[in-house]
Amino acid sequence: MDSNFFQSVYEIVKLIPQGRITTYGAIANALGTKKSARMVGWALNASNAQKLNLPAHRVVNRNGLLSGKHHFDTPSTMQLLLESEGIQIKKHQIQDFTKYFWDPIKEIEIK
DNA sequence: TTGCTGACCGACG
DNA sequence: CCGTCGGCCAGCA
Repeated sequence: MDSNFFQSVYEIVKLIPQGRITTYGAIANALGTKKSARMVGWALNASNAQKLNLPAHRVVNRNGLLSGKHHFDTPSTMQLLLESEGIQIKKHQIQDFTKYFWDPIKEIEIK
């Protein structure tokens, strides 16, 4: 709420286009605090609890691995959502990760 | 108030 | 190549 950090994370995640993905580190970097990538995940966890309409499934770690899948309603939810958007997933890992990668720092400018 | 943990990342040995 | 550690910020006992 009062934490701009969380709100900034939410705004960026909302802006992730369908069929694209980004990483925790990229979001943190866009916020200017790339070392706080952990907080990005923490923010998403909080957002999940708050039932906000955030495409958290489009956020993965820098390996393209669905590290956050276990935090969804079901571990398979994340993969199914991504696959429904045209993203290929193999062993909980995004294929052509760099091709689908959407860098917020290139699309957004945080004041 | 202090301390530990966490959907991460990068550096170091 | 692999394990370990530090850093960042917020929430909770």
